[in-house]
Amino acid sequence: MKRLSEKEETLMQAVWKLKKAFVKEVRDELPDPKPHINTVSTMMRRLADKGFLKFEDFGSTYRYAAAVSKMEYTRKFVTPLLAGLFGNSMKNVVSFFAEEDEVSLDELKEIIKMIEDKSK
Amino acid sequence: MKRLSEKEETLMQAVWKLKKAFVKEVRDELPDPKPHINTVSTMMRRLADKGFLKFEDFGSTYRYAAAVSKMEYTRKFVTPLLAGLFGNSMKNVVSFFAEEDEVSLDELKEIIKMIEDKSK
DNA sequence: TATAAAAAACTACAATTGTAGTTGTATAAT
DNA sequence: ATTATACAACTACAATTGTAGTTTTTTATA
Repeated sequence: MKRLSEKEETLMQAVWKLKKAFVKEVRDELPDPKPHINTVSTMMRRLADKGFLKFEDFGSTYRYAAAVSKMEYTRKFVTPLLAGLFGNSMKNVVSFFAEEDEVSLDELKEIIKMIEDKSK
Repeated sequence: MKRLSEKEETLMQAVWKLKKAFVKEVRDELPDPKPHINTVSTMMRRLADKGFLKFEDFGSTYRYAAAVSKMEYTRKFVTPLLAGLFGNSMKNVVSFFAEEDEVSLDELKEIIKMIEDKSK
């Protein structure tokens, strides 16, 4: 199981959001310009072959659902990607985003508070 | 210009680290199992075509260097990827890593301190 | 109850990415 | 000088990913 391409990831986003969905529903969820519905169908079948999606029979068609959660995906593929870029230090990753103003200091403080509260 | 594949990214990592490098030097920097040197050569030429690498003539060969810095790449492709996964909220991203213990609370505090100091 | 339309599985092909053979050129050892 | 070796550009092909046509099945409508 390897990292998703950009298009595949966009598709998974839709599935993650919809939880269970037919091809058309997934397509409707995609950003414009939407690919042909058969393109979506093919990619979903492949994603299923690769273990990212599962499906149940539904008459002559399938209803799909994620077989890998967004969190699992993030853990397995996104965290290592970031670590690779930032010398295997997630602290460096967060520093970068803080310095780039992608997260504010206030938000960081909120996160700390939220986690401290949770551990009580 | 689009996101790099996993293999391409590994290659760029080596170039980012080496700053300027010939094909062999890049290959030596790659994790095992190392691809064939010609594979590396081909991919670097393509990366140059796509604008990720630049090169200077060096007799009958080229010496390559990154045309896109690691930070630029992160900004352009990795930040949106993360945002996409976490409802366009980088705060959610950092929360996730904090809850997963990828960054500790102490590290978050250090980051805050570091940035507050810097702005003085 | 024919017929049109919609959905999507199946199939086929194009583009991109991964891989390495072939060839040319530079360098080192005899 | 001659030959062997290493490097890597060039070229060719395989695998994967992106795309959509063709066909089948279901559903709605004349």
